Amino acid sequence: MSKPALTPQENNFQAIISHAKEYGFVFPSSEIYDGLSAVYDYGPYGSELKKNIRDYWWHSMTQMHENIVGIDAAIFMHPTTWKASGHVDSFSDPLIDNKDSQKRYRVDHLIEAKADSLRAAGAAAEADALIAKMDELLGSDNFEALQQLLVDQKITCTVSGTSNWTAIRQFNLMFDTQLGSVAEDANTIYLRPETAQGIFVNFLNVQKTARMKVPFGIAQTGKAFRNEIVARQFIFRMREFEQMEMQFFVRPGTQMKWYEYWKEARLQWHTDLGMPAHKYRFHDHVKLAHYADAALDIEFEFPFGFKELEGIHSRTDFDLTRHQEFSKKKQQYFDNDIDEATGKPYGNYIPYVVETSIGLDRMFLAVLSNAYEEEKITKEDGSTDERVVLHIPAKIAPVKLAILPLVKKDGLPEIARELMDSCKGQFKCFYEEKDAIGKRYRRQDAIGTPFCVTIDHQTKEDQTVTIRYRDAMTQERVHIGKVKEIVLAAIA
RNA sequence: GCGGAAGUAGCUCAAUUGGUAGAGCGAUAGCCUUCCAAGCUAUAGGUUGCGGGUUCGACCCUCGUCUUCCGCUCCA
Repeated sequence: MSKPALTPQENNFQAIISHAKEYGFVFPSSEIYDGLSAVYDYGPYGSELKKNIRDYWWHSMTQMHENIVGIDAAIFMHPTTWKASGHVDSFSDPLIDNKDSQKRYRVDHLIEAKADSLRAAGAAAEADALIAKMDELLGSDNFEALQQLLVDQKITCTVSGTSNWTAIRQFNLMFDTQLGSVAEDANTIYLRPETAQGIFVNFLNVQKTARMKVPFGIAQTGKAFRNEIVARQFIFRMREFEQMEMQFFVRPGTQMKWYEYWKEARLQWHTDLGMPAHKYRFHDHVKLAHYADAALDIEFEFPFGFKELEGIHSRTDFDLTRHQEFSKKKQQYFDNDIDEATGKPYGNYIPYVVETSIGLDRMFLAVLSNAYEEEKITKEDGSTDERVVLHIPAKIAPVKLAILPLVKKDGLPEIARELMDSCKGQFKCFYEEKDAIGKRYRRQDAIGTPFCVTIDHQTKEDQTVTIRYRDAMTQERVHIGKVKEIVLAAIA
């Protein structure tokens, strides 16, 4: 049976997915049970790469910026958090399907449309009553009565014209679970759909204990969970994913300046890593979320096209203000700096927030897909060969150095082991003495190891080794004592 | 969610109108000792995604289901 022709990009994406599986980067979750849709596990090399990307981000935020500190908030949060953030209202949509047309509707939209038609027919009072009834039923999550309302009002599908409805299902973006042993509504809590709220609710704790002055930032990495209707494209959109977020608290009125600052700073972070600038672009949001006064995506050219990799949002004082309202705890900051306009301190205010939020898994995919190459090489004798190589930046490569004795006798493994012992405390090393040297090089290429050193018989005489570079496949002899500093210089 | 395509060993693929699943690569162990996957020997690895149905007999036909990829839809 012939397969449909794949475009080079599709083909490349398939190859990347296969490679990720075959070399221990990414596995489908619980694969022996057929996997779980849109959930993936990171394998030995994948978890190293992911950790290195996270560390690179964390370092750039909390170490390179004196005014940014980190936290590690819990995944579980008080349920009111999500009422304050708007997630409960915005993402609890009662949905219903028409069995004949197979079209899906939001129940509230159907009823509102009915109310509109009643108004148009001059029955405004009836329309208002309908809306009131709907709000009451929605508020109490009484879906059976809500469905009865659809029947009573003779609401039909606009496509099929029938009222052959399925049961109403509550679709919520947030996963819920029970806290404690008794399953009561009051104990329902959510798995956080974003890490940002853990930062906002800790705003004053952090500001006071770390003695931070505006402008300052709070950084956090961690898992978040969203029950996406459609979750696809490998690890691009997963139901469980990891975010790297930094909320930067600024004086009101200065947010656009910081928005521009972080827009450039974040792009710089990517290019500093060695990612190609031409695969990045900004995409300004036209339709803004309820909390934002400016927003953009940093998009990356994945094998399936330009897609959002990171978001920069100017969130105003929406979040802190809402938490102040719901918690009845003041979330203000006293600014002692002198306002030149008045000659007095700026005083109390709720800071504005500029957020940078990047998906760690997406960055992983960006790095992996950018690194992957099926390279054709011409050998010295003129014949051609092919290798699969991951051009992962040395700084974040899963393994930095492979140490390979040319043969496994004549005392070479002993020398190699000494080098291994002196390096493995500094960075991730890999030792191997099996198979031909060329084969070992290719194995390292496949997992993106930037450096290989080979210990041969000459090493015993003059303490030099061959260091071989992944990308160019060139090699040179250096003193064995230089190896560690060469690698350290490349990953600093 | 709708539509399309596909699931056979870690990977890439075979298996004659339906007749008890093979190969290459890879892996592991050993030999050889050679600076870019190619030598030799041996070994492991699959209830053909899963579950029904038809049949004397199913990788193959059929139904369901799960998973993945593609297009649409969705993605504050």
